[in-house]
Amino acid sequence: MRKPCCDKEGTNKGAWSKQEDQKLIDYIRTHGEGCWRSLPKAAGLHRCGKSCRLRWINYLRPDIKRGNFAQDEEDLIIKLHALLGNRWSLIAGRLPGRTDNEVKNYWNSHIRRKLIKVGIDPNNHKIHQSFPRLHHVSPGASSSASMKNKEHKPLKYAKDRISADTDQSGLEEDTMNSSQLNLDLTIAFPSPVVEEKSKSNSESTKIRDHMDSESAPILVLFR
DNA sequence: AAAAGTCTCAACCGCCATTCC
DNA sequence: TGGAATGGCGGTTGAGACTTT
Repeated sequence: MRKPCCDKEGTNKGAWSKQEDQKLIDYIRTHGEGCWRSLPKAAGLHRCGKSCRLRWINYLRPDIKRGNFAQDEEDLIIKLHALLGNRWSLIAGRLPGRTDNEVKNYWNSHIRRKLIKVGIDPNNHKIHQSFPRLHHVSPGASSSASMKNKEHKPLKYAKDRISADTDQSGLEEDTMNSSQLNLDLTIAFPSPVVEEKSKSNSESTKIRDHMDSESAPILVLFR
């Protein structure tokens, strides 16, 4: 039987206070990111290590970019999702200053809805037959990983917001113009030597298989 | 003005992969 | 070599904010 990741008793949960944030920041500034397990005790925090790690990565890190997503970021998320599915950490890795959690939240609360609104199934990026056709976004890309998604709640409340959003969604145009974004979507695989050593690493294999497949979405997405 | 409905996002949970011993 | 410890990830939840009625 596996032990819980931390002692549930005596640890704080829920929202972080300013004091806790400051302790974590101070500790990491002094000692750097290290063993998350032992960090809380060393930093004087009554939190589990996982919680500290999450707070730091998703909120306190100095290089985090907060605020609304730019249109080019949104376009990139859509394209990467078509390619990679719900691999939020990989997608976030292509968006400087964005975290996987942020990307995931933004996808679930904004982009999914937009795609549905314009008649695209967000799970597989294919045109939904009963919806009016949108122009450019390619239906050709599919992702097995994304198929695991459950359907979200139906939307009523945000109907006005949707139309406002989609009016300027940019889905019909390529607006990739930010010099800050890493728009090189080439996926680097390990060198043969390294790969040989890490056969258990299925990630690169999976992606390569996907790319090798007949319907490799990159061909469709990047005409 | 207030209640009800809905959305957003920070945080948690549990699983899996990797590392350590 | 195998089990325990740890890190990392994706899915889910819930409190608070916001909008509608």
